[in-house]
Amino acid sequence: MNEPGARDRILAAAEELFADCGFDATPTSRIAERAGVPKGLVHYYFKRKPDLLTALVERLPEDRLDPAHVVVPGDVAASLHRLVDVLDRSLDSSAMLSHLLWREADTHPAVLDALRSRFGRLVEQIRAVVAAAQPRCAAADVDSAAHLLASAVSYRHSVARHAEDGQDTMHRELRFLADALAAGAGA
Amino acid sequence: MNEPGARDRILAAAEELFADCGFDATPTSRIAERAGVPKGLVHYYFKRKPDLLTALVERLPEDRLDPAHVVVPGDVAASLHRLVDVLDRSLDSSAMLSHLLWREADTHPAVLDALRSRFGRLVEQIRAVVAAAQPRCAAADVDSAAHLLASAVSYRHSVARHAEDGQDTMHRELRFLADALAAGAGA
Amino acid sequence: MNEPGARDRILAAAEELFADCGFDATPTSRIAERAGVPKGLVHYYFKRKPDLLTALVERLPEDRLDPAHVVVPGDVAASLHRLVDVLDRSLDSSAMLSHLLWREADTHPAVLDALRSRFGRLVEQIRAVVAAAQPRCAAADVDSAAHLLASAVSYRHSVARHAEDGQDTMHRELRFLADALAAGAGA
Amino acid sequence: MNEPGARDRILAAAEELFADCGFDATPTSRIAERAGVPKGLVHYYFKRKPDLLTALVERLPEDRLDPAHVVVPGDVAASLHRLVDVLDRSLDSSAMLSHLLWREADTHPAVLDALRSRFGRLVEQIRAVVAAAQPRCAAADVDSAAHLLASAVSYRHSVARHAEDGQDTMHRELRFLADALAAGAGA
DNA sequence: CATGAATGAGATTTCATTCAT
DNA sequence: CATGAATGAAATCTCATTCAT
Repeated sequence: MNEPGARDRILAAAEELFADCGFDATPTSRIAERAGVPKGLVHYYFKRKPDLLTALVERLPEDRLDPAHVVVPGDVAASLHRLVDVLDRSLDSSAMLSHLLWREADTHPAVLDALRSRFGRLVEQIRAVVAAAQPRCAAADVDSAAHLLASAVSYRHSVARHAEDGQDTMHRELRFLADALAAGAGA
Repeated sequence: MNEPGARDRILAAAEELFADCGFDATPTSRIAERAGVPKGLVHYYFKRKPDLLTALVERLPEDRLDPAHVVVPGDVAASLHRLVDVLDRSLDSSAMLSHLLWREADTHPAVLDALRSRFGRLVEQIRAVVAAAQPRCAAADVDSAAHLLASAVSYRHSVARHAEDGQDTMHRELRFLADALAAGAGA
Repeated sequence: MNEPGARDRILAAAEELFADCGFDATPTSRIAERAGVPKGLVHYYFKRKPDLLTALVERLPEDRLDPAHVVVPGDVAASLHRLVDVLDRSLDSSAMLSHLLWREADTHPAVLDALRSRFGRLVEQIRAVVAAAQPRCAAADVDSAAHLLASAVSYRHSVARHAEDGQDTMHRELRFLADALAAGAGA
Repeated sequence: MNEPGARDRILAAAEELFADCGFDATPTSRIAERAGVPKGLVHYYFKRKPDLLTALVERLPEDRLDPAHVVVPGDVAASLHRLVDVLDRSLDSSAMLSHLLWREADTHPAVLDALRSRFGRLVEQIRAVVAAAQPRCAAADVDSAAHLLASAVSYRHSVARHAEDGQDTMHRELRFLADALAAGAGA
């Protein structure tokens, strides 16, 4: 009784096919076929093919949450921990979609724009949580913290395009490995 | 006098256009146009369009190096440091190419295979350096160290598809940020 | 008012052009042109060019007939005569089509298969007529008679590929000619 | 030491491929490949692709024979029998080639012309044998006999295009089959 | 609202042929 | 003589999009 409507079936089909074959290599006719709807209906709901992509952006979990649910007044660390836990839980449900959108963002400005504005909303949200947990924080600090955390979340949400942070991680690993090997060899 | 041959001009044009527009959205005719060659010549050198992609894989810097140049006998850490420095230097020259290949690997198995076999060769190379620097290391340790390091290099080379290691990094960052904010707020 | 639909006009055009120039030497664009339809419509109805050939096979007169119309109970010879007369009449209407299909069967397995299954249906039909005319015939005799007659009909329908039976005919002709010449010369 | 020259290898390769795939569907590059010669050499020996077809016509056994070998003076029948035996022996060696040429004759006037002129020479040859065996024959009789026999030979040589003569054969078979079935049923 | 036939621009690919070496 | 890179015309096929019903 709760079977999804044609529009939703089309979007679900598009998501699968775009993930597998890429946007450009997926004909709208194949989307219609997989969704089990006539070809004309795809263009009835989505006048141009790229509209499917922008509609998919809106399918991303909004990561909207009531700050009151996570804020621990006076404890920023605990508040952020709880925030990240909530955000993380919504990640897994949209891993494929996030990955495909991010891949297409390179070549589809509309997707890039959408992802960017999503990012902006995420920053705002974090800022709100921090402000609620610790109202006396300096605005500039809150800003950069919110931005950093939004980056980290988005990074894991869709895989970072540029991995500038890998440097330290790598040298730490490097030292660790060398030590471990030296220890093993010395034994 | 040393102007590149037609085949190279075609590959260079393909690299630029694939990076900008994506593989599927780039007509071979546009590649020919930008390379300044007739359309037929593209297919003379590359029977099928995806062959351009696999040819591009071979254009990645081979990261081949003479182990003797980096090995510091008895000092694995220093050897690896020097190895990574050398590998890093070749990264920058192919950042765009690496990124585009990795993006297309999702939908082009041939590219994925090529990148995978490249990875295998990289592991071998690292193993050789470690073995030369410290011959008494346990084989299993050398194996895992080589694999870890190859992963890290490839990750930065083309952006990891799955960032399983991000978890710890993130919680460390999180704590740091909370502390920093608390300290700032307390001042 | 009864003007044929686009699909039929395409097939008619293909039949004419294939007969004149051969399958491979006929561009689909010329078929569209002669049929008075846009190029894309040919591929809308016939995904691949060889599909035109298999569709053409189905245009052959089916040689289906109601056994009751030709069977003379108790008289196999008369029944078969009437059957052959009926089959012959449908031959002339498709002489060109039959010839072209048989020519292309050499290089298009799909056509060969289709012609073969048509042949099988023809055998069944003859068997049915014989059985109705003379129910007491031995099954094996009916089988071979049906096969022989189907061969002869198909042979004239589309020209036999191998003329194994020509041997006797020829020696008979040869003797006849020699006799005729000898008689003429002796006069 | 007797290995065939490049030109012959090209023709042999063309014969095989034309027989399998048809003239139009066989690229010259594939002919070169199968012949084991560089692509340019095919066009070096055969400026245009259809020249391969006309060269193949000349590869047909010429059916030239010294009338003295078959003529039995005064016995036309015996003379023709011996002539046909000789001609038959050359058939088997070129069955594939004959078949493919005849198939392509429909669409390649040059082949049709070549086959026609071959036919003319065959008629002349037969006429010469008849005339030598029985010089007093009426010219008109000799003409028609020669033409009939040349037809029969060519028919078997390459399969007749239209089988107008099948009618009688068929009704004879028909009567025979009906009789046979009636006899079998009556037993 | 929904449909699928129709359209035509344009993509990939093939290939005979030329020609400089 | 022989070669294979180069050429470009043309073929097959794809597909987003439109539109009459």
